[in-house]
Amino acid sequence: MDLINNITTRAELVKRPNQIIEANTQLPIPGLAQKLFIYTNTFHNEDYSKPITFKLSSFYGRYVGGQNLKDVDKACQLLKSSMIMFYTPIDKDSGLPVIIGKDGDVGLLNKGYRKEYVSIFDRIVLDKTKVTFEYSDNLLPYLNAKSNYTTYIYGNIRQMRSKYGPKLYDLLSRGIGFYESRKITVDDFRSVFGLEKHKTYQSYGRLKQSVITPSIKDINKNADIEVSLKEYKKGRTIKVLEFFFSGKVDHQQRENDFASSMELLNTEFSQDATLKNTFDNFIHLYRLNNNCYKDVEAKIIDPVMNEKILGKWLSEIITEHAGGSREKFIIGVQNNMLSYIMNGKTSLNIEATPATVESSIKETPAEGAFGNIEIVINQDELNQPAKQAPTSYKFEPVNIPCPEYGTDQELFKALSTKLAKKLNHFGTYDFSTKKFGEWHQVYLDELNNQLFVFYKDMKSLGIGNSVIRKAIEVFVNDLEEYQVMKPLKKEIRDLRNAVQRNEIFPNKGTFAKMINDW
DNA sequence: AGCGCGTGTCTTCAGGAAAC
DNA sequence: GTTTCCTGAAGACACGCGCT
Repeated sequence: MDLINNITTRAELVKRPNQIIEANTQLPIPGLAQKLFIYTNTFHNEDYSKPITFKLSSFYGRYVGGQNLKDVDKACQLLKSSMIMFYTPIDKDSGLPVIIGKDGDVGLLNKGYRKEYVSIFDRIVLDKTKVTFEYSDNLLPYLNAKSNYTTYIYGNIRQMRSKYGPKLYDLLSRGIGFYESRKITVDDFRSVFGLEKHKTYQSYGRLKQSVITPSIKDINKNADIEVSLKEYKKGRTIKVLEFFFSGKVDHQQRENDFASSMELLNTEFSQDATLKNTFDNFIHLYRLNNNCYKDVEAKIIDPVMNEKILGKWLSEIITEHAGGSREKFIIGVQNNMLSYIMNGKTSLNIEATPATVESSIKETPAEGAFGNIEIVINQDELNQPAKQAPTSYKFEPVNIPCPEYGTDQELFKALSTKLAKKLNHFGTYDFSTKKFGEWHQVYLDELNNQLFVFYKDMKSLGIGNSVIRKAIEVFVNDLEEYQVMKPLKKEIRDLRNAVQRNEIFPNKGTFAKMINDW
């Protein structure tokens, strides 16, 4: 556990004054702008009277692209012109403002109170990928409140995509850990969200459809709480909302999660080498410091990605063309073999034993037929001296009928170009012959030049060239249609970022879900 | 490695109309 | 007053590419 604690990153703890959270917003501050506003409140250790500067990559928690800069530009313009309004009750005797919310639920819209319109930021400077926020002087007294504030971890809202999700989390977070629910009138809700003047949202149905429901969905998906809604009617009109939420995972819970993770690793997953190793790698994330991290990531991404793609690809072949059932196959790269493959001590051969000749060559599956694919690691080769990765390959053109593409050469040129382009997701991709039209063997020489997967002699699959053609189609289609890479990369990156920020800890459920999703 | 600009894709928002 | 359906617009994100 000491090593886990060695993961040192800035704790992105949001500290928000309740007065600001619950203030009337004149216009909605949507998604990204809201997140930027909230993110500035993670710098509470600094003096808010001074400019707050941060890199957008730290805000996003990832690489920042051009479109992001445009988005931020828009959001900054909007934030600069945003203002919030405080309804401030005045103490009769002292003439000083009374803090709203100090002693419970003071209505936000009580009439007769002093109204104070305050712009949020004096100046916002967007300098390439750095952004600087300067708070309005009049907001400083509210920001520097010594009490009556709410804290939560920024990571809870970072991944939210809905327009009002971050705002709802912001609003509800105040009660988390203290209450089971939070009540708010529909009018107050509109006020806090800046939707009072919004014509459409005068209708509660609309408000619910476009604001409340998506926000709850967003929170349940991305944050550490589960939110549900109860509505209270007066007559036929819904007047009050009650948001129920479950509490945050506490430190003890995290400890327990770790224990249960280890238990899972040693029991259930121990029956499945691939899952066990995948899981094991994740556990390592919690143990290694940042310097070691890249290596771990590489080890995770490579086999998982390969397994994902190869597994899906091959299972498609069998399912669609040999009528196979998935249970019959052994598909995937065994992690414990990875180092041998990476060091060139062995190659990975994929071989197949068709159950029947008929099933193996037909376009449509034969009734009751199945294929049997095994990934075979040649044990003898493990004991041989490491091989040098070959620098050239001999390709034998094959004649594959594919009328829709005209000739085989064109088919493979088209597909392989796509394939090569898509495979750039992995890293450098190089067909040694530079001739795309000569695919007899499909050779992928990539993955940081460390791992190569050798589809040796596709004919040994015994399922015909039409299957090869189909397989490549499926492969390309898979990459394009389902974008296998994106979610995988994203999940792993998200996890990594979260871990680095010490925000989450994997538990049994998380892993079961992730692995199941894969 | 970081920056700036661009593209493609998916999801959500928001408005109208009509039914309940 | 509320809900449902439909649709175009907009938001948000991931990633490519060329440049420094």
